[in-house]
Amino acid sequence: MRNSVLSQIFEQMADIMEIVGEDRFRINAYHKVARIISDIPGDTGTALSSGQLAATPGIGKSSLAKIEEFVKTGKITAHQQLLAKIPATLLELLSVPGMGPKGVKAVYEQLNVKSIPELKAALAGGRVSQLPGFGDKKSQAITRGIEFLEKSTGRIRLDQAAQAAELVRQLLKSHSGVRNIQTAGSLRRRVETIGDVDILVAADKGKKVVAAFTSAGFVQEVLAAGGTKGSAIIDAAGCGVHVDVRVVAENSFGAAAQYFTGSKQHNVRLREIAVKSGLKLNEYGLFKAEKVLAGAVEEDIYKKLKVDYIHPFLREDRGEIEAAKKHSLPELITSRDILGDLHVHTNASDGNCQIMQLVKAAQKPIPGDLADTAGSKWGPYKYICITDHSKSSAIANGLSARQLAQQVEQIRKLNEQLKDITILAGSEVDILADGSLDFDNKLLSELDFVIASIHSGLASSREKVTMRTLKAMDNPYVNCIGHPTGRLIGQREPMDVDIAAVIKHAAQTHTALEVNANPYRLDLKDIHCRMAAEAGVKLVIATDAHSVENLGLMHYGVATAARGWVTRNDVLNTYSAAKLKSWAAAKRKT
DNA sequence: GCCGTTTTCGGCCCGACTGTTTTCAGTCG
Repeated sequence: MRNSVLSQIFEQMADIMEIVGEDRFRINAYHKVARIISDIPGDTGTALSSGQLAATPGIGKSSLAKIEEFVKTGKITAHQQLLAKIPATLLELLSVPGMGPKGVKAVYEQLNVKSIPELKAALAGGRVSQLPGFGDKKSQAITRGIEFLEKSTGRIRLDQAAQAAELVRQLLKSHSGVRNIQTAGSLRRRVETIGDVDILVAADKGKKVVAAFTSAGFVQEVLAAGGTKGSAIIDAAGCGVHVDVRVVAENSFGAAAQYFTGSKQHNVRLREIAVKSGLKLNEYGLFKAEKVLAGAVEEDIYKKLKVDYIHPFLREDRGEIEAAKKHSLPELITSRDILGDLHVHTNASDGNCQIMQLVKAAQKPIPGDLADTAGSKWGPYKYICITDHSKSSAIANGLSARQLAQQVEQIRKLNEQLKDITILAGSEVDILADGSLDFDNKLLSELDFVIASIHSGLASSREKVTMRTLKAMDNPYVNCIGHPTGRLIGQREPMDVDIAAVIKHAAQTHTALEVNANPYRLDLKDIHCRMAAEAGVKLVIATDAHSVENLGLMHYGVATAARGWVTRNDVLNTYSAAKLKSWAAAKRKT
């Protein structure tokens, strides 16, 4: 069962209740349940029967009964009843910027508008601006909202957001009066996809900073330009990116950073703590009556609320506030803990450079693409593992057994001349349709580290893709499963693989799971990383690099793992080369 | 709908901006 389906049902119930005009707190409760379900890494049915769901704050009797009904019958009666109240297409109107539940209700009840095409017609005919509460400007804003929706590609990848952020950051950095710049929002939290990019600026003259931003050459369209906030669509990373620049005074910078980093739910929880202590928290500071307790420094907000400082990657209301109260937050993995890249391709298969070009790059500090973060450079590495494709990946120019044997020989020779870094011989071997591998065990036994990946038949049944993955792990020479779900963000859905079963089997077979750091993949994703680490499964964070530049993608994988509460000890490529080799050898002995 | 070392009923986070308004509702983050 897909948790996303159930989560969307609760989301839809909340949306319909908003349009119908139910109590907003009740609606909030439904939204919360939807979010909790989408955060469950494993099977909801399992979480239900184990009692884990019932113990989760935010899920009460009523929601529990609905979830139970869904697990048993595949549907929820209350959901069906709500759906019967409005035309199904009405919900799409909520996705139009500028249209909220009240607006949707108004155009539906008074103009019989039920869909986006009908809304467009009503706008063009001037009927919307005649409605009470609407006007010319409001209907123009909705028209622009529809245009934006039609040309927007939705959420963008982390690397695209990072590019846009750096563009704006470089521009504002040189502006006089700017004292500090900080990326905020979902980009700072390293959520796997980004809706809009938030840049926070400390400066006195907000209007000038906003003007500098909205008049920049890369701006395609200005959405808002006030004294504290500028909003624009900018041309970056080959697409239009929505960027918000917010300007605050220096003495509020920390509070604003906290506030605009979110997540929304994390902030709600934090403000609840403030209220219970008789304090008030907003984007300007933490206050006791009129007195400022904290504001300039983000860490002080947490300190004064008597919770440990919470890293932005953890701010999702997934238990981090409880852990911060108990001083039991994990010490998160950072890029500087990474001692080598275990998944790289050369021009022997589908990479674009030679082994030694990658090695030389790995011997220097490796630059990431987000300058405002600690660890924007890391390395040099102690080892790098060459893992070209195997023969079945014909499109990727996979190596034959003979070619791989030659490459191993070449690597051994190269190592004789190298100091400070070791080249490991590896392979990204294909997992075939029946779960067997593309190379025989004799050849695999020559390698230092073996990644096994599925590259074909990704759309086949849950049973099939799960069986293939589990069987590959049974091979004593397979050390790691590459990109375990096979998803490509924005392009391809993940395989319907039973992640809980994969994690369980990985623990049993002494096999690691990859956290593929490529921003198209981020596979495993954050909540699966957490589930794996909790099960004692080792992770390999690796770039799957096909070029020297790709080595710089490592930090996206590290952030994804850290979002899953992963620590240094959970990650194999924080080990020394010797320790790593003996870890791999241990499986072969059993 | 959820929740409780001040509550099993009565609360439930905060502010900016915009537009349509003569004091506020809707939307957004």
